[in-house]
Amino acid sequence: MAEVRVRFAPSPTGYLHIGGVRTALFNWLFARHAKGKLILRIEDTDQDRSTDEAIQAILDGMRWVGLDWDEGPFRQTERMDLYRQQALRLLEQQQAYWCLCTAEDLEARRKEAMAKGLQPGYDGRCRERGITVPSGSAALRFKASREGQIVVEDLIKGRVVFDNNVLDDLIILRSNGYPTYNFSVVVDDALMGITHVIRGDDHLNNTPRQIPIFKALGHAIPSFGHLSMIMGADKAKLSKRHGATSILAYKDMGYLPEAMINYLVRLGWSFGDQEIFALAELIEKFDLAHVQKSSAVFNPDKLLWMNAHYIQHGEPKRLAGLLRPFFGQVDLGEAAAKASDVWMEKLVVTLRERAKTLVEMATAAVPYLQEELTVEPAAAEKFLTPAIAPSLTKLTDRLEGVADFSKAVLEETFKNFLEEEGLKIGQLAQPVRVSLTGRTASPGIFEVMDLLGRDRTLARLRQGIALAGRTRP
RNA sequence: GUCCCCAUCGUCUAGCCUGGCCUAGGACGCUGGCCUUUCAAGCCAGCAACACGGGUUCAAAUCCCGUUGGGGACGCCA
Repeated sequence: MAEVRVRFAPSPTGYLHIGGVRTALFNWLFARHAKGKLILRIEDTDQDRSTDEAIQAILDGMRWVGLDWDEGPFRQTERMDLYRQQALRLLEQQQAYWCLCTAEDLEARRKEAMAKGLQPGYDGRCRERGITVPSGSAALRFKASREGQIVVEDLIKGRVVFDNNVLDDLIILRSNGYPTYNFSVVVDDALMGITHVIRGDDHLNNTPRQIPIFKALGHAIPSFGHLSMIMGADKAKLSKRHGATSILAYKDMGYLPEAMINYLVRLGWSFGDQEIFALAELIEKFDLAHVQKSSAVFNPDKLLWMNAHYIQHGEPKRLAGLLRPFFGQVDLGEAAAKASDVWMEKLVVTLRERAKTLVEMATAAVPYLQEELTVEPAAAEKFLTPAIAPSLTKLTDRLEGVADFSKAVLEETFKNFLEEEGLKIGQLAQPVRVSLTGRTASPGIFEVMDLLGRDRTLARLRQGIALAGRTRP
């Protein structure tokens, strides 16, 4: 069995979006599963719309989700001679011909045909003109067969049959000398030895136009697998209208790459009822046979749930590292920079059950990094009352005497204190919580004390007592 | 308009190929409960789908045909 070679071939006309990442992911998984190669090819033959920034965004996006490639990135604009050479070869073989029709003319004829309800394709006007040396600008068209049919045995969709009479003669070389998409893909897929073309559904109709070109070039035809599209909630193809679709935007929103991967792979592929997959497991289990034929709606809620799952189960050390850049967003970049890695891991462990994204986690971390605690007025109003001040004072004195400021000892001391005072935990926990965090909701108070450390815990409790003891209007 | 693809809970899906085990399973979300020092997390329960119509068959979510609906493509874009 020959080596499997697949490719991901984005065009750099915009950022790398969710749909593109999924296509890349399925190719990547297919290649890794088969121990084959993934080739990254940038299809930048559209001079007007391709940008270097977009190329960079694609590479950054791929790297962020951890999809690496074995060859490339190749840029089609660096392979122009190749396409021209191959195109001219087809001309020599009389499988292509010069066309003098202008773009404007073609556009007008297309509209006219559409209006009449006819097929809008090229009418073949120059097909038999036998133009050998074109004067001025001319495009080169592929001479397609008009009879018979093309059968595609699609790896995902199954057998798809196209009648050749619905196809027209497509341009392979523009009058500016650049190849068109349908030609450059074929040349590259052929020359790069691609064995499986796994791409979006929107290319299914291009397949019967590309197969004859493979044949004309004298090259073996690869297998094809067409992935269904990802839709927005309105069931239309996912686009900018559906919010942040750039993959890097999800990075900024505090999503974990593994959550993204796991979510995306389940959007169209399944392995029984399993939802959570480690990467190694995906490589082992992935196959095209279980890829859904129908399109899928992107569900942000499930992605969020998936992210929460990975935050909750991920390695604290790694999570802590990923979290650090987010403190800038909450104006605590400096404080965070001073915090040790060990402390940061502890922070992650205490906050992870309450944060669905790294952004949420950074926000939740504010009370623990703040030098001067911001206390929510409503929280103080409700729980830091004069009535509680004596108990709070006594508790603080007691805590002050604790030598080992660990969670277990703290908890034991606290419980003993409650018993002696005849208090219930509910009566004192909230005042302590508000003193310590300034909020009514937080992780368990002993975890908080542990995180804050002795000095800050005691200082904040004293501050809480002061707040509780002060007279109010 | 023409061609192509698709069709199971609101959403992602299992089941479909190889009909019976399906009074259709799981997940997200939603609702309720439990746990509980708050909030979460966790656990338990509940709501909720085979688009429609014909066939084939003893039997159809599963096979066939049609209808409807959705999507995609029809470019000197990719």
